[in-house]
Amino acid sequence: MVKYKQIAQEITDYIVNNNLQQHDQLPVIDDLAQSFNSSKSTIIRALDILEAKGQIYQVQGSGTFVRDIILPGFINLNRPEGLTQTLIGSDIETRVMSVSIIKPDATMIENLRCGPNEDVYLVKRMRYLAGQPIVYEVSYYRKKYVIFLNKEIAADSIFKYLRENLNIKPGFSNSYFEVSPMDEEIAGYLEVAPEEYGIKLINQFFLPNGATFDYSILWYHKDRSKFFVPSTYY
Amino acid sequence: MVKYKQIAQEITDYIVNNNLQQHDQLPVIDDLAQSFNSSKSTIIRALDILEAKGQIYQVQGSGTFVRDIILPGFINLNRPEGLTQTLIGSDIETRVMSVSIIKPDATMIENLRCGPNEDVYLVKRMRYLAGQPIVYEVSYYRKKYVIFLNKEIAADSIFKYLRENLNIKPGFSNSYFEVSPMDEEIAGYLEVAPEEYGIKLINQFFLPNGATFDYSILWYHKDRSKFFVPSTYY
DNA sequence: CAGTGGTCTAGACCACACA
DNA sequence: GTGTGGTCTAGACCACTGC
Repeated sequence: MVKYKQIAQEITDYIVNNNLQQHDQLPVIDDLAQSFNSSKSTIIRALDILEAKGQIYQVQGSGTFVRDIILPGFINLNRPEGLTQTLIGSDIETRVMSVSIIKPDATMIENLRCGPNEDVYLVKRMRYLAGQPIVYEVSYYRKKYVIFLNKEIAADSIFKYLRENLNIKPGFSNSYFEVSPMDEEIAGYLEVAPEEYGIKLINQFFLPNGATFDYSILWYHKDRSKFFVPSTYY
Repeated sequence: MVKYKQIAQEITDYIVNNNLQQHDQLPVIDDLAQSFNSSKSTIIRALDILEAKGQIYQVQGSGTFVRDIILPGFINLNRPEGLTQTLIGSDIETRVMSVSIIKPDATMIENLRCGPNEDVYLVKRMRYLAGQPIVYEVSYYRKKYVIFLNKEIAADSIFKYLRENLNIKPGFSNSYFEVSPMDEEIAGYLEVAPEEYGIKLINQFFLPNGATFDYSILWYHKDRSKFFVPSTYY
């Protein structure tokens, strides 16, 4: 890991370990530079990352402060990589309904920007929060990048597997959502009446080089899902 | 405006003016540095901003590419400063229902982090897209920062007024949303049946120094609102 | 006016892509 | 191997806050 990312991580840990709250002040840049044995520029770089993530804010002439965004029960749409990342510590259960390899249809070719003969993993899962159905997921992964996947892996966090075993990290993502009625099958999975409304979230995940590797459709239970989006202005 | 922000703006303009599409390549950093008569570091700084905003992505060893996020009809939750910013060019009408000065209640004191005797502007508006009701807004602005507001100003973009007339720019913001039934009054404004579901969006806006200046509750018509969130990973 | 963050530079060197 | 982006540094100077 490069130095400025390492420092950013350690500052995050420092905030958590010292239980710093919103608007608490961090050490000044010169002190951080000395602690981490780095130049001022590198500290600034690290703090810029934390600012972009919404963890801190910097006030010229005054200091660097914590921006606490830990909100129990809210799904952070700035990190849409699945529930396990965003609802940490919650009681999440996953039921894998199927894992298969298919050829893409027109929608998938457009959304994954893949070739018509490429192999694509199709994963269907139901996820439960505290025993209650919260989201039904249909995900497509290009086999070209996600070279292996099975039911055991999908029962856990797929993004964790991608990161730790395949060394795949997203570079950027797009999320779209709207409220829409669910068909009978999906309503059944979420244990609500047919034609009931759900929150339909579509995610596209890109590798750092711009290639799409994942396209997902998620149906959230409208009464059990709350979302959060932090923004920083430049 | 500082140099790197100016350069970032000019690169954005360059993308728009040349009608560059997703995955089109930008000039290389050395060329940009020469064009803008700046150092490589300053160009990198400018590109980092555009990357954080989701407008470009950079691939080591390969180049800098456009990440097109112009999605007609989608509200960008990474810039929740009102419809006029995010649905540019759309046919938006605003009906100002009231502008008044009040004293905060407990909820407002908590969400605005203001004193109990501070004056607060209360603004209620309905907004229409192509003649159809799309969102009902209740906004609170601390008079301490937003020193003046009236119906005429609220009929236009309030954030534009803040930026251009009061020199107020947000430093960061938090948005929370969920799907929830609307009471009779709000359902009436949105011209739907009472108890119909709406998308309830709560925004908190902070100044660059960390003070809250705006807290808003927005009820979107569930069938006419679609949202978008771009993310970048560091 | 002392303290703190912000900007900008020049340059050395590293990492990755692609042909 | 060449070209492209990424990291890191030291230092000069600017801008804002708050006592």
